[in-house]
Amino acid sequence: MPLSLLSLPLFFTKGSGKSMRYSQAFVPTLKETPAEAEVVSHRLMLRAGYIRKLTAGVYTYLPFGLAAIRKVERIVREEMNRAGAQELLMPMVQPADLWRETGRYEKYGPELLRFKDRHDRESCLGPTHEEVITDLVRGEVRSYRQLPLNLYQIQSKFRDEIRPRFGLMRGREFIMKDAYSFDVDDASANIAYEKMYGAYQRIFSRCGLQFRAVEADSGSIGGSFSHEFMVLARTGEDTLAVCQDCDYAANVEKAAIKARPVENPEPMSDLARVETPGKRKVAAVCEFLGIGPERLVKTMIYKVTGGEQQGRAVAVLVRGDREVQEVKLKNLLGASDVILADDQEVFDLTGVPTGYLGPVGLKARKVMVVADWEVAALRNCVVGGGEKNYHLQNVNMGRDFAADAIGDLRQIADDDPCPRCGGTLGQIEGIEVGHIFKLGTVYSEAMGALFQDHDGQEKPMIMGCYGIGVSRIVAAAIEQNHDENGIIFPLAIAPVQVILLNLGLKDAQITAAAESLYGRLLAQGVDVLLDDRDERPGSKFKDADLLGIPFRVTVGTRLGKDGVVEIRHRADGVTVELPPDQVVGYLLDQIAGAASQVLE
RNA sequence: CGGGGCGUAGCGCAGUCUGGUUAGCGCGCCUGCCUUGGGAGCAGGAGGCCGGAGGUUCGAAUCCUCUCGCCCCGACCA
Repeated sequence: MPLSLLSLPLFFTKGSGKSMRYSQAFVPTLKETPAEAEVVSHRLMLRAGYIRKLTAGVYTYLPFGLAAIRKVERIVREEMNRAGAQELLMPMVQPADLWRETGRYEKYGPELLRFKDRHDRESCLGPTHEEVITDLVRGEVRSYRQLPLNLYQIQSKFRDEIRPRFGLMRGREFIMKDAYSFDVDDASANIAYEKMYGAYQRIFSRCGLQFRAVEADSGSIGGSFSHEFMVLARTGEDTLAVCQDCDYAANVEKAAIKARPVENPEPMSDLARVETPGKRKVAAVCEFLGIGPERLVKTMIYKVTGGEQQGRAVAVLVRGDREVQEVKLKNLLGASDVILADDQEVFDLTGVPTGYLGPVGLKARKVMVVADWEVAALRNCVVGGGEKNYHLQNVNMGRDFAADAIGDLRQIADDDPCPRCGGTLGQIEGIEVGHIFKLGTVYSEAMGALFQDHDGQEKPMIMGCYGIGVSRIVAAAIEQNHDENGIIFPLAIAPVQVILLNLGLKDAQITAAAESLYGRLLAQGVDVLLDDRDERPGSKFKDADLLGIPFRVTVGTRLGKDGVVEIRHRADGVTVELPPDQVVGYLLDQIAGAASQVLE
């Protein structure tokens, strides 16, 4: 056995200390940025040698990327177990028949990767596991005595995303923690939900993330209410409406708009037809007519899939200064999807070119009309004339046209008051890292997950489901914590806690000091990477910064000169110089301090 | 799926429009010398089915057809 191996303190390590010599480590860092990477977390994870792409949306986690993921998983496990959940592991390959029981085999769409095995049996790769877990539980649980139950797994999911992007932020294959709760009644189910809510707060706090829990749309998973946990970052794919005066926060898809009283309604004037040649856009029409966009009503045609309006076209009316919120529209219609019709489809359906479409006379053409509350409150507004180059003025809903439904259909705007307290709202971007749903009995009824209660009655279990994007957390943490030199990992999820630079490989004193520190840190359970590569100091510093390791210990010429080594904090650049003997104690203090700070 | 763009060495790119020496540059990699506290320097070297298939041509990275893959903008979601 080579001497170097014998001298490795690895074998005498206690605690969780993980040892690694950089000269042996597979951490292929890149000086240049790969062209494919757009967002900062993707760029840095590629450059730092944490991930490599196999194919679109599918990545290999290299040792250090995996190490960060394992740190997150460990936190997730600790908090889930603490909240009373039990870990199991379900299969990734699932039979189509199970999905047919809930109707989702048809409903889920192309995101569900379907295939046939050699016996021609239809199967799919699990994008989520409600069906599998419900199947399991219905087979084993008969009595209220066996409930409540909360089961979770940490597993790779596959969703054949239309457009994977941003590296680990939206991969097709990704690591997810999913948990499912089963309860005897609503009260108990709500307790389960609250427990998960609390566990999630702890998990994201411990991961060192700045986040916010927001009210959310429950989407295709279904169910009665839900919260999303959002990491606040500019590259977020979701927009949140956050109240500056109370603790209200919601995804804009969901954010309710408080109806405002109509101020001093003017009397209705006579309907007038006005020529507006070539004026199709809101801005052009308003300028031409000398009115503000809040006096104009846009008419948008949507095609509906699913629900009672399946296959129909719907005209959606919102003010010219507003945007249709499609999720709200979907919910109002009970549809599974709504798609904006293109110009040709609009013409085919209504006989009117886009830009001149209006609600007056539309009913005759069997297009359903739905209006936002604000439109219903408008007096003497302008709408498309229903023929090329004409608009109508002084239009009033009720008098000039009728709507089949009125509702909250537009996206919330900055000037909207908070729906809860009436205070000021702001909008910020967020990355969804967790989502909890109260499912109710949607799945248990569809699949017959019943139990016998005290009273002898058979009842469906009340379910909840709770997801965390484990691999996405790592990306989100980087989005939130980086600078021009690289990643700045929160200590709790950094692949290693300390990087120890030996800047004097050929200097016996320096090398001895570095090796000694390395051994002592490992013995204390500190995760440490010893940079023993035959590289120039500049390269080592650059890589240390890029990797984002929280503490950097440099053993170099200052040891001989001043008897000290340098410790630098990656996050704030704070640097201290200490004699080697004090280094281990200092770092242990820092690590303990950071850990205790996280949860108050 | 619609719209835009890109496939040339491990990475970043030039060359393609206007076909014609041996396909080039920077970084990285290998060898040697030198250097060692913020990605050094010099010298030598390895590495290419120019994404793939078919065609046009005396001749194709370059022109044509077909394909495969990837990235960006929209609808999905952890």
